[in-house]
Amino acid sequence: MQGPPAFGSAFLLAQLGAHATQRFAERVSDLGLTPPQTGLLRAIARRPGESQQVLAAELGTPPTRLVALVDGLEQQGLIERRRNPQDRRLYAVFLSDKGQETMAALAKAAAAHEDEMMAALSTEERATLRGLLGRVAADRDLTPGVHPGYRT
Amino acid sequence: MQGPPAFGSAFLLAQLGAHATQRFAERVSDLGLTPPQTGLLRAIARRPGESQQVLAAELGTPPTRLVALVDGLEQQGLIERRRNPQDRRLYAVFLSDKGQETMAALAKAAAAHEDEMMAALSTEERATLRGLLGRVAADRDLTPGVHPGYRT
DNA sequence: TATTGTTATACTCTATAACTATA
DNA sequence: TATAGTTATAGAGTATAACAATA
Repeated sequence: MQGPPAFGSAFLLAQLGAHATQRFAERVSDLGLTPPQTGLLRAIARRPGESQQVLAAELGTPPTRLVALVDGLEQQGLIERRRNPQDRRLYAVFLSDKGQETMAALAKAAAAHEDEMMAALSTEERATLRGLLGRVAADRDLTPGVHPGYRT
Repeated sequence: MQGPPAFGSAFLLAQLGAHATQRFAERVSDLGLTPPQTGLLRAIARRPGESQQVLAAELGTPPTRLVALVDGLEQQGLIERRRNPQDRRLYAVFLSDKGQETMAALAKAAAAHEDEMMAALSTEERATLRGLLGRVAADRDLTPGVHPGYRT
């Protein structure tokens, strides 16, 4: 009885996580976006009008890194930087109309991605998996909706 | 009724996978290893005596990348390059005694890592999760034991 | 001429530190 | 002097292409 070598769930999580990230990157590249940009876009959608400092803290990334990300989204016309008249050092970052549309397209891409990744499982099994993963993520103190790729 | 924003399992996999990879990297850095090096070490343990070309194909990585990885493991005395007398272009790569010991230490680190990651779940729940993840990985055609970080 | 392994080079991503403009 | 944002610089990691040794 020589079974296949056993890999634990932690390894499977790493393996599947890298795979999921890669497939998602392929999907959003059709929208002209990188995964970090999509994370920032969602952060801006959640908290419109925040400064870059606040967004950086929210994502757990050095503020310098945000500059290039914000630049990229702004050049595509997805977001707007507006100077704060009371304190002209700050920007307030907002989604543009086009940015709203991209958010909708992003939601469709995420749904298709979810369906592709979960193709092997029944509806009940998907719910079970979702529940277990959610509890593990909470136990590991992961911020909901924030990918650790931003953190040091 | 304004529930929290719902994230799918695909996102949770990406999030947890990045987290698991990061924590595992911290653990193996105590052994002086990087995650790619541990993957190569395990590949050599599975198939001792293979050439670097074969190992590269097994991991799905460009052969040039293997050179630096093999160099690092060799300089730490974990593996040995032996020239093949029949075809002197090839090396045959083997684990040293010290490499065997490191593999044992790696197994202990992986077990501790697994335990830490699964802390939120009962024994039955862990088995359920393992089964579901294994089926998803198989459906997505992931090679057992090979992290996609090697692939292009 | 083909193949194994190597080196050289370039590119991407990210972090750290120095700078500017406002306060 | 302190803070928001920016730019400059450097480092890690990886891929592509050119190369040397052997077949």
